[in-house]
Amino acid sequence: MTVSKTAADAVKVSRPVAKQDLDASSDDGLLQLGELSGLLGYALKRAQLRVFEDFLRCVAPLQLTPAQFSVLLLLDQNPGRNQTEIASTLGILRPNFVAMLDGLESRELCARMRSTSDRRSHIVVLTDKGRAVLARAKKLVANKHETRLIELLGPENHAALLDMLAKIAHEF
Amino acid sequence: MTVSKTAADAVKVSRPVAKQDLDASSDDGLLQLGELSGLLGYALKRAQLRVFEDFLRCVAPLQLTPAQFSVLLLLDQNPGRNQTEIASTLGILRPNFVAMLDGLESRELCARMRSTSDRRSHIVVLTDKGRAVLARAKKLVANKHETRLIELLGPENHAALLDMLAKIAHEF
DNA sequence: CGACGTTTGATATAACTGATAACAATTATC
DNA sequence: GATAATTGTTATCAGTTATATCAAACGTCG
Repeated sequence: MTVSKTAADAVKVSRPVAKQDLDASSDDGLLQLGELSGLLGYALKRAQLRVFEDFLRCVAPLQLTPAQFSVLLLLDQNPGRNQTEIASTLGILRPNFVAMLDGLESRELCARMRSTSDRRSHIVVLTDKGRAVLARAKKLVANKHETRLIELLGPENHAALLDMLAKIAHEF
Repeated sequence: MTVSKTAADAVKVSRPVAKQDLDASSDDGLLQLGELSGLLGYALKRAQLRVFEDFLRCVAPLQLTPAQFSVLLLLDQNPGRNQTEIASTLGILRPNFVAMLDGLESRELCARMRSTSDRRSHIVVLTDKGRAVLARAKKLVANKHETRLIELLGPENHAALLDMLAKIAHEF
């Protein structure tokens, strides 16, 4: 999982000029990001916005947001779970998950069923339609979205990237 | 009130996987992220939230958000620019940048000056206080925030990560 | 010059996300 | 059986992001 190459050109210090004008259209060129380009949080946010944007475009025919897609995926992988479990796994607060589930349920992609063992909780299940939409979404994501990312980065860099991001999310 | 009709659809669970309980606390363990852990967008968002959270904590004594910090950094690096240039470089829409600048200006971290060459535009300048706060913020970010990240990932992995994120943001 | 279109900062507004408090129904604990 | 805790839900609020519009100032071109 070690990331090869590309470590060299990480530093590009091109700051040849040190004038200050205070006015009069200064430079007219692109602005210097400066130390901003070394800020991981900034790079993360920019990359995340770009990836989500492309995700939305690729999966547009199915009208699924990244969050909705993640819910369907999680439901498929974890049958028999209630709302609190699904929501908290995805980092969604329970109150906010209600409206989200309402949306999916109104499209008949999933359904709430009262648990027989605990009549407080709703077990969330994928409907057949939900499974079908999920299957189509997975193909779109894999073929039109992730493929391009892997192509851009290279397969082992892509894997290393996932590794590092998971490490940040869990161990930082 | 929402579960009534599609109960029949839902029970159609035909998974190659073995166990299916449909109820009764199924597994009780942690939920399986499954293919979600291979989704770059998901990993990106989770990592970004974590990094921002830590950034806020580290720089809390100065009461600066990541966005505000990025504005101060950009102002320092690019004197003599107007609001539109600063905002668009950071991906902030001009209308939203107004309130943001108001906040920074009310704390006397920066100031708007009417340009003499174009009386429409406001040139945004760092005040001395702004420069001082920025300097302290940079130290906090470098020592308490980025250092821990580099330590977690290793220096060359950290550099490679920045590279890949920039590549995604600009070439994807 | 002067009419026309454009740009800049600003306001208002809407949509969406994230977070907190509170509540009824149900379950767990003592 | 009284009390506390949990589940889904509602209401609400702060924060972010997006669009339309406006007046002032600028540029262009006839």
